[in-house]
Amino acid sequence: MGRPRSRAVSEDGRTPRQEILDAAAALFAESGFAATSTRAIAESVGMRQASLYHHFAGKDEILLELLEASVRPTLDLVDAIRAAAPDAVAALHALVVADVGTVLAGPLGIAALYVAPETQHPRFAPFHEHRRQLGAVYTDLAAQVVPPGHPVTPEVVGATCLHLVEMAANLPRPPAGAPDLAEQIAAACLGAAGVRSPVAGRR
Amino acid sequence: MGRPRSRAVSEDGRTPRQEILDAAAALFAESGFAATSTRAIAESVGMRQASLYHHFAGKDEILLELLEASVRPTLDLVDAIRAAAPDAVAALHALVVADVGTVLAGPLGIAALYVAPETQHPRFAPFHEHRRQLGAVYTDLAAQVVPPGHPVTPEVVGATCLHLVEMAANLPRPPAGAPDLAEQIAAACLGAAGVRSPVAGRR
DNA sequence: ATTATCTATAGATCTATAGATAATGC
DNA sequence: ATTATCTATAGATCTATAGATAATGC
Repeated sequence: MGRPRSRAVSEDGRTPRQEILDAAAALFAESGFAATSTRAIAESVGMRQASLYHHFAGKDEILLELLEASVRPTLDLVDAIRAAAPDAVAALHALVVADVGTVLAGPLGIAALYVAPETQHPRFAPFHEHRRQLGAVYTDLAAQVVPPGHPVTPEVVGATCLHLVEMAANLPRPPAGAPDLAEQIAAACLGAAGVRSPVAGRR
Repeated sequence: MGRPRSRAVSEDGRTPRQEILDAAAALFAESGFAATSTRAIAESVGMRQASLYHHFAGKDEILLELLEASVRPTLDLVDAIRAAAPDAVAALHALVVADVGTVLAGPLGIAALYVAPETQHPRFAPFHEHRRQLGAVYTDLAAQVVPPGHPVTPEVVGATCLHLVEMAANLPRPPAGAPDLAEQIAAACLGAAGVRSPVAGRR
């Protein structure tokens, strides 16, 4: 219902709101937030610029929703992962693997915006609070895992895990035969934490 | 010489060009490149917006120069570091420490722009080529260091080093008594590479 | 004469709002 | 009647250029 769009609706079942989010994610990832105009987003969806405002209060709200959607799923998994893992090493490994999966499943390149100056503005505070919580989980697991005398503090290990996961989309895809990227990142995180064993999650 | 500025010149010996670079770096790091106007840069320096164009062809040129200045110093050190290090482990450790030093010495927050979508534009290609070269050095050292059977490929280790160093400004500053940040990052990189020994560079 | 700055401005945006219109649903 | 869109536009930018001006140096 409602007046038809200038360009035909794709009708793959997505709501207009979701179409806008998808289009915006691709453009933000390619050009950055400030450099992407509302007009560009609308055109990509097939509607006129002003029509965006029926679905979102403004450009900020679009980005905030994208950011939150990219960190929430992992946060929701934390308790289940901790409960299922036999020890902290396995939990850290499983969390990294799950988190990489979330990052790679979402729009690629969005994670690069997490640390971009544009998103440090207070209006994105709800996202940063959730990201901080995820970082705290990593740090907490790291504290249980880092052996005595290891020169890297749990805080730095936690931040390292967070960053490495977020950079997953920028890392080289492993050649056939090598462990998949999520496994490699998990092994890198455990290595940074001072844990030697090639993967505790393998049974 | 030349007409005086509207606001008095600070005169601490910096050239106007350098004053502009410093001011722009702070603003880019705080708000991002696209969101920082030439007017804001000029005001921060104490001159009028149009006067910037006497020193730079445009905003792009300012950012390009900042990016290049942040990766060149490390690249220039590579040969000396490799020559001085007794083995690849020591070389990797020393390179990370030097690189973190460069990042922390420059304007904080600039490194967050390295992976920002805004800087992926072809006009910044010269910078990305240099960054790629530095990444190749990390990968090369990683290839000499990663033990057989380690689940992380040298390519991923190399990219990990690059990213961790660039994130140095975002990592928590170690409390008194803990190893300093550069040492911690180097240890994390070696750990990711599968090298156990708590620091080969210590003698 | 040369230089670094200034003032003024053209032209191109860009965001968000106001109000009209073309559908469907009751 | 409700909804999702449209057209039109106000107001606020922002970048880069043109040309004037106030210094110093010869």
